Amino acid sequence: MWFRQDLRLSDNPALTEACRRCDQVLCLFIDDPQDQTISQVGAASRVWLHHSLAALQISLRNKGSELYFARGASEEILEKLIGQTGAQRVYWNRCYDPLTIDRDRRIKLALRDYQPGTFNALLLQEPWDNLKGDGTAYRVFTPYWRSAVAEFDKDPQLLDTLNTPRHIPPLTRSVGKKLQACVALNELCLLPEFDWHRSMMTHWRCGEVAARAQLERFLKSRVNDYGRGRDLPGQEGTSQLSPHLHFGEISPRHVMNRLLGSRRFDQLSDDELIFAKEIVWREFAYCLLYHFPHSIDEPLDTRFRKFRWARDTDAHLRAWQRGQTGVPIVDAGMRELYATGWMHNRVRMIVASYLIKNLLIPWQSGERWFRDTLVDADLASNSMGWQWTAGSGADASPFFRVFNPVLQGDKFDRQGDYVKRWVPELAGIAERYVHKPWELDAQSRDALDYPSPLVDLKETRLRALKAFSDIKGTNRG
DNA sequence: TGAAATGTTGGGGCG
DNA sequence: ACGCCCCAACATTTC
Repeated sequence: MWFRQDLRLSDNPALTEACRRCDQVLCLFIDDPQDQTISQVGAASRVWLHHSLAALQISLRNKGSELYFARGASEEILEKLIGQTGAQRVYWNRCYDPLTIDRDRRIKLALRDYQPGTFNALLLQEPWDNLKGDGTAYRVFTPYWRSAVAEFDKDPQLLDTLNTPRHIPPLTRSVGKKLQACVALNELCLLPEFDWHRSMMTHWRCGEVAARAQLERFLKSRVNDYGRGRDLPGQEGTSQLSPHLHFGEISPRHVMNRLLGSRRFDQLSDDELIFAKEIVWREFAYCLLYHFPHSIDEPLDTRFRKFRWARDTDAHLRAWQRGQTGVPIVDAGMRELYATGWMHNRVRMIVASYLIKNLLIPWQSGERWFRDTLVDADLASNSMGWQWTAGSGADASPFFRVFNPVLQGDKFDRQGDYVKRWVPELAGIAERYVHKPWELDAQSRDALDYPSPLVDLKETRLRALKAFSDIKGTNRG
């Protein structure tokens, strides 16, 4: 049983099948440098991965089993372990990024004598199971959503989940001992040498048990005010399930199941429906990743190939990354990201709009930074989100929709609680200036140890609109 | 899952 | 009583 983005025991079809069919199961995780989903993500995600693996190891041990770790090319390690153990079969759950699909296809062919069994543990629907009538992929969310809901209402069993296997048959002692390809979890070196991750991890609990507890906390109260609460970064209004879902500590089927209970989608409250849609946005992102794999680093709307971005932007990019732009809500978001590995969704949109439209820096730079610093870094959701803001994606926000960070702050962080939490320099500032400290009188401004704005918001907005008007007449790809 | 510019409406002050 | 103007509030259009 080869674990990847499915670090859980419950509702894990590959594991369930392995336990049903085999009298010994080797539970394996490989840190493969070629792996786009696991190894080519950033430092924050790898810290999470370490703790998630540790949690999975404990769960397996509690079941009398064990989790084995290896490092290197997956093909070679699998073949080596098959040789050492005399394994008869191989099981895994599918990933959907282009490099992994390609690698898994090669492995499936190379191991065809072992009848590889592959399953879906990551998504409600396979990306090839929800298509338009003409057989091509949806590029607009709403019809995608309608079609998914119709499918689930027609056949609620699609959302059924599997229990944790009652018995996970361990390797016999003699076989388990001689696995030379395997190393200890620490030897995967997922944790950084420099000790910055401890403070980040005070914000999180990793693993399947923690993920389920998080879901239950959310469903108990927060979901009932989700429509409003999810937009207020100063309070905990979101589910914060993203890293758990990314690593497969919890399955979207389980989430949807718990949300619905015995109800149909049309019986959900407005707030619950918005949450259900967020889960399906994630599905939509995987669908786009699968059908348009180049969209991870190229604009889907080819007009944007000719877009004239700003030049010599290194200093601006660094200021953005470090939360030193002089725009309070932008800096608060970037600092929350760096400190916790996570950023509130409303603020993700604001900082992305600022990078792309006010600083005129290509969205790919922001996407890379997010991929390196988010614990929930997910190729599908991240690239879709950035293309959404850039206006070059599927069903994207139009480019001329430029967020004004001052108005966004006034609207969603009225008292400035969020800004003051992450930008303590502004802690003493009056409410009406907290989102625009540059309007303070010169003396109070000088007393603040806070940068003045990197760029003028009004001016750079107009510059972005001008740059967009240069490409908007040309043909879309 | 915008913001800014522009247009419309209607109440009230005032000559 | 009436017309005129101002302007806030809201609606629509444009980017």
